[in-house]
Amino acid sequence: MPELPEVQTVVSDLQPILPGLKFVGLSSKVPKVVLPSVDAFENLEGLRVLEVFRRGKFICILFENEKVVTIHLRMTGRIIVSDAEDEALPFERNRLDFSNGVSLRFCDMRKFGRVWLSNWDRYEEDTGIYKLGVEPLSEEFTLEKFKELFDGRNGNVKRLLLDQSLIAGVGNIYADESCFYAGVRPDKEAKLLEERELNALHEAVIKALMQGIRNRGTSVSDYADAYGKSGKNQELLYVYGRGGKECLRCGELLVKCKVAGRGTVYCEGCQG
DNA sequence: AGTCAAACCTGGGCGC
DNA sequence: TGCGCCCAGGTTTGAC
Repeated sequence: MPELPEVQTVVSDLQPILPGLKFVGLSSKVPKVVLPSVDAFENLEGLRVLEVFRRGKFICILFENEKVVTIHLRMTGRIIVSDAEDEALPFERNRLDFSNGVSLRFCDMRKFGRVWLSNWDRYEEDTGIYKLGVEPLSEEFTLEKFKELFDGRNGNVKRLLLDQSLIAGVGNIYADESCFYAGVRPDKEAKLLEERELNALHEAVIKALMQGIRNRGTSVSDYADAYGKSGKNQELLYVYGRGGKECLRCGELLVKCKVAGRGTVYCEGCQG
């Protein structure tokens, strides 16, 4: 599942490649995931890429003339840098071609991902980026800010961690890992968190995400970087995907259940 | 308003 | 062996 660290890895891969290249064209096998339409991308032809950046789980490519292409990988999406001459990759749904034969292949088994073309003054609204909360790896994500978001709010910890309008970029994997690091049960009501637990959770979110980035993402099912390579963070997970196995810290069997409608794993021994 | 479940998708794993 | 059911989860949508 591409979450903040996986999207950041892809963006970091694209940053040395795309700026300066001209857009050549979009070819689409699955037009319904291209918004507002495949035809709209004709307006982008001949324009150069200025920069690539990330917001939450969105990949944003800024072009000349204040055009922005925004990509969301949702669950099974991949962006793979290929040569224009290369044949189609597995589950390739759309491709974006650039000068110098650079070709971005948007592969997505489940067709949940989306590609938008917008003007700069509209892209946040078009894509839903305007609804996103604080970037957890920015200076704005202070302990004070975190407490303001969590303290006294209705809902359990996991639901709030996954709420993109509060913190942008945390998904199921890093939510579970963060709760483990902090020693907090994911189904604990946020209102009942003690001071030390709020502190620990704030630190844990940052630690989990940064570790994910350092290891180039977590490849549990479909995620790969812009070169099609897997990350390494799946080897360092304490709870996600380990339901029924022994806790790596205390040896107790990890509990698998549903919290906030998502598969959730935690340790009853380590998470109070 | 706030909360929750369903829908979008499809391959893989499992049970029979 | 093979079929069919169910699960995975980011986000939007619709219902209560």
